[in-house]
Amino acid sequence: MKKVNIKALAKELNLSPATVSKALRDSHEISAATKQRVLEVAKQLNYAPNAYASSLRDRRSRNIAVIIPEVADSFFSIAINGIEAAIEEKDYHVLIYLTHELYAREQAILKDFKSGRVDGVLISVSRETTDGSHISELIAEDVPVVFFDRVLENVEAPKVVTDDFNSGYTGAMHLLDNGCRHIAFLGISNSLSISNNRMAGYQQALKDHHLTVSPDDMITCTPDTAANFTAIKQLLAKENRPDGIVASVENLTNTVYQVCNELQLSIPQDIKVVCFSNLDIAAILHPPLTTITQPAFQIGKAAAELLLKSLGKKDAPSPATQIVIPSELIIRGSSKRS
Amino acid sequence: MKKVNIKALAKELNLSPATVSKALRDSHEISAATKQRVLEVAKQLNYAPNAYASSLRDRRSRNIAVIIPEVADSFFSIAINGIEAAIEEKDYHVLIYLTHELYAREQAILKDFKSGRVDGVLISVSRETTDGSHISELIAEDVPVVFFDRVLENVEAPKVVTDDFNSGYTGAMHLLDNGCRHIAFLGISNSLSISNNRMAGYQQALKDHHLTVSPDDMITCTPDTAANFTAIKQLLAKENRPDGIVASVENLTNTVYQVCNELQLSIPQDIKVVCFSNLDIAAILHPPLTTITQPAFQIGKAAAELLLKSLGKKDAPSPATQIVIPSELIIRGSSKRS
DNA sequence: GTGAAAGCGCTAACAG
DNA sequence: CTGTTAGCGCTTTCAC
Repeated sequence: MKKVNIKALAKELNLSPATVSKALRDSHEISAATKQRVLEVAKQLNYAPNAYASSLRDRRSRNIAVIIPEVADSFFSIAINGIEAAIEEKDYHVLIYLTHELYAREQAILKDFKSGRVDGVLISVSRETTDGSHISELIAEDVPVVFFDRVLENVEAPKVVTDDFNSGYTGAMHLLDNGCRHIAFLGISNSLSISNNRMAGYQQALKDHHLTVSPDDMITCTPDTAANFTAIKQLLAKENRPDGIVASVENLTNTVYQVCNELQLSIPQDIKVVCFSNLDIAAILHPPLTTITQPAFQIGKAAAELLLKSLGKKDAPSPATQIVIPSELIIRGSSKRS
Repeated sequence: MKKVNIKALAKELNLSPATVSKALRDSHEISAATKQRVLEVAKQLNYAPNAYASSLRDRRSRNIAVIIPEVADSFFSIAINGIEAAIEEKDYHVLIYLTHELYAREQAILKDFKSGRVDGVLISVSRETTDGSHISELIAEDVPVVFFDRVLENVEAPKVVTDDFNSGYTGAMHLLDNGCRHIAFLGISNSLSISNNRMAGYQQALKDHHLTVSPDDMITCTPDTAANFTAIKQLLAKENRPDGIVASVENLTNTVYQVCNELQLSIPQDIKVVCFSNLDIAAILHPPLTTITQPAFQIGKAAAELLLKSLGKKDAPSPATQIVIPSELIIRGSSKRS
């Protein structure tokens, strides 16, 4: 089947391309009869307007980029569902980019967006990202950016997050209420606001219980699972080991459980665990995992909606917009009072 | 910052756009000195060539589409990693589309690709998909398509799959070897080749053990978790209930475990379970889950490589190409001999 | 109500 | 080695 463009279609109809174009876009200056005829023949010839020819004229591609550290992670994959839900009907298309937690990769990806490949960007930054100049530059070139979850607080762009401080506080408080007196915190970055805010909440909970916060109990994990295993094992093998753990991201669950297994520490008798996680199978872990579950879908959806508004040019959200959607503590066996 | 195009850049340099274009693409007809100068000023003015203007000329967007039923699923999200790994260096970009297991949605998505939005398509079809005409049509329009995992056998396009028959056989055989005599199979479709092939393998294993295959023991699950729960519960509540289950997709794990929990059937004493799954936390479930783990990353990567070859126009893979990458049975507690 | 012409930004063919 | 021209496919003035 030959690819048929508007010129070919026009020739078939004995009309000019201009007329055909107008008919297809239901312009009022075209007679109903002609429109009818055009539509019919277009369908018959299987005509599909070239998306990027229109893009070139309109200066917009109807593509948006979603930049995330990793897709094999419930939070991000569910967030994608939310993004897709917001975008679906609007005839936008979603390009996914993975940074694999690398700042260099994030930079490289964003640099490419100056080319007009996408009309806007949704981003959750890598663990390594501290400096936001690559993002500011993009904004300076009039490419709208909306942050979700992992935001850069000093970059002026709308943000959608969960209540990280409260979540960290609630998680730690829950363990304290269930009898823990020595709680460790597993972070993922020293710079990322989500990690820091969650940690600050954890610290506040300790303080509210008049417990001292020890730097030794706060580990910064990396994307390297083996290294995390070693670090956590070291922490839990100590004489004076913690009796509770707040893990700030989903993919630490496996490691924490494995370490406990290896050290023959039973959860929750020897140590209680709360983990930030969106895994629906948390309930069938051994033991079932108490989670702080983020509204991943809603975060993705809200972020996409903000971006769509930014693209609309009218009633664009202020760069100071910040939407906070609370997380939920779901209590299960891993934090049960002994 | 104003958007600078090649014309503006040329004016700045006192050169013609053509010369600038050639210099930027490192043409041999341009002097080293000029190239140098162009590159410098380009960087200084922050020039980025418009991606879709080039697309329009080259008749290719360097975008490819990945169509999957669902992204919040380890198999698919890991497969995306594989796709991305293959595509990364090649300067292609990945558009993700989710069908949510709906045929109508799959059709609508594909229809849109006649517009040239993407240069090629990687697809894993929905559960509902039986007819491949929407895909054939696209191929007829010269948009290369490569199937991965969930293929349509009667559509002529390269395919990358795992050895579904063997996997089903191995899974069932493993349960039989561990003492099961009445095994149920949870499928996801009556038409999908992966489901049918896995089921055929399961049936063959039963036959090899001189056991009868009963239709009552083969359930077709849907995307509706609550409905699956009811159906599986009904199956396991029967007087003559199965003593083993082979579940053909990852997201049935939760339901199976929950049903057993509700019915107070203990795994593996009362019933043994094997599930197709790529979840890395299978090991910390209660009990640890025996899985048939698919080479998700490799499947994604291989499929993307085939598609890239198809895009290259030279040494395009034959439509009959079929790559089979074996899955792996990982034995854990859920199938342990009592 | 319809058509001719120009241009979105880029590049290949061809001249000079 | 550099510049002119034309055209990728579409749409939007502006004529008619």
